Amino acid sequence: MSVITMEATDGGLRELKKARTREALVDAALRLFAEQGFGATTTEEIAAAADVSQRTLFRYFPTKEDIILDVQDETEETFRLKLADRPTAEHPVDSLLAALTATWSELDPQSLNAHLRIMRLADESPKLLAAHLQRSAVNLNLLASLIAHRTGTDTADDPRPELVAAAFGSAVHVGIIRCCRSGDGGVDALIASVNHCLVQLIPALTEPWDTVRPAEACASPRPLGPAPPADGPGTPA
Amino acid sequence: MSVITMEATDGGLRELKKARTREALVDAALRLFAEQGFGATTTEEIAAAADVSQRTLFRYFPTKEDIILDVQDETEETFRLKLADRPTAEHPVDSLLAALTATWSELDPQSLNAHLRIMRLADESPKLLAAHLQRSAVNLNLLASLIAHRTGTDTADDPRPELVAAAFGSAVHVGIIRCCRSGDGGVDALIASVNHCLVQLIPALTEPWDTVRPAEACASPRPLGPAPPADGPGTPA
DNA sequence: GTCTATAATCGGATAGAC
DNA sequence: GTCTATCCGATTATAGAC
Repeated sequence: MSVITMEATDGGLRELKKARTREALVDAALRLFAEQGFGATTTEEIAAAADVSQRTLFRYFPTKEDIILDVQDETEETFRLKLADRPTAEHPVDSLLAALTATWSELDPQSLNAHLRIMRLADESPKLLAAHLQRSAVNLNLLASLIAHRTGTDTADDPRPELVAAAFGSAVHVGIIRCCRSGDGGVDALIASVNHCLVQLIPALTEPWDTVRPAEACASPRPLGPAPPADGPGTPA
Repeated sequence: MSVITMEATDGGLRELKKARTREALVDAALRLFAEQGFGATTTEEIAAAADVSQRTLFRYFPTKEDIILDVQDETEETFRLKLADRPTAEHPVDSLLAALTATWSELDPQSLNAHLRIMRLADESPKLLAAHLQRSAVNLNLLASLIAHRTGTDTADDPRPELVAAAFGSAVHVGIIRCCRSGDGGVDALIASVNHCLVQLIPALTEPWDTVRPAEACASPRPLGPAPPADGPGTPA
């Protein structure tokens, strides 16, 4: 096999070992954080629970927060790939909505559940929330660049790619937080909450305050409803 | 004098001393961060530069980040007070825009300049950016609660207050970041950048991508232009 | 205010596994 | 020989005792 084939998910016994250690650390962290809270769990405990030294832990992850937040970057990268699949002629807002739908169905429920657990932790630990938001900011920049590139927009004098990315990200974030705070919800509730927030975003900004409640019927130019998938007819959320 | 009179800005020699120490710490931190960067500056250095012990520093500020980010909270509280001054019948988006304008003119330019310096630091220090974003999240929650209260909205089943607050905050943040990254600008450039982003937000979400450039002329239901002050004659939305 | 303790994070020297 | 992990020790943020 070539050097290239053993890069990422592929074989290579050394890489396999690495991936296992990494996963063990993530699992241990997630479990310990849930049991004791984020702040009350030390990196030493996590390392011990994963049967590695503390130093080893820090070679895999630069900070304690990163142990569980890497899954966020992976999800957002998946999202960017889905976005790149959309036709460039499509309005960026529609592309974002379609890409999100595609991302939901691509992710394994295990991952989504991890997100949910992480967000609940972040809602109680300012440090963790801060780290999460900082990563979101980085990913938002990547997203804005991608939108600018797809639309041929010069970001130097046109803030729209950043604005669209930021507003979209905000709405998604609000949806996630609301789901977490409502307590019980599982993955389905999460998706429903986020979709609801995305649908309400533009009406909230553009329509008189009292009449929007019916949720579906809205007279704004682009209703922000679920967009059709790139390839075929899909189940609208 | 009563206990109450010596509370905040009022006299009381003890409080005066406290305020001076506090200011000395903020000034020292801002200067040292600018000289050496946020991460390269230790809390010991800051304390020494302000002629206090490290322990004293931590009595004033719980974390290193808080030394310079307190000004953010003060500004956002001013903003909330300005928002509370608006008529509740006004659409929240208009109230937010008007409150922002009022906040700009209330703040002394010294404060605004501090914000600019802080944001430039945050753009280079992930830790500081994270702390800033976390505070923004807290303030956004306060803002959303205020909007919900003013509009009589039940946040349990209606996400619009959070969505409006988040979208508005995002646009402001994008405006600030863009100003910081464009390098040269002073306070005037900051305000112009933020205003431009606020004007472009709704068109970016609702209008076809290519035709928005003229910046002022836009056909969306609520153009998001600068809103009239609370007392004078205003153009109804 | 000083002194001390805990914990995150980094760097170096070293040794085992492929 | 390269990669990986471990032990040891340094630095710094932050909390507490006095």
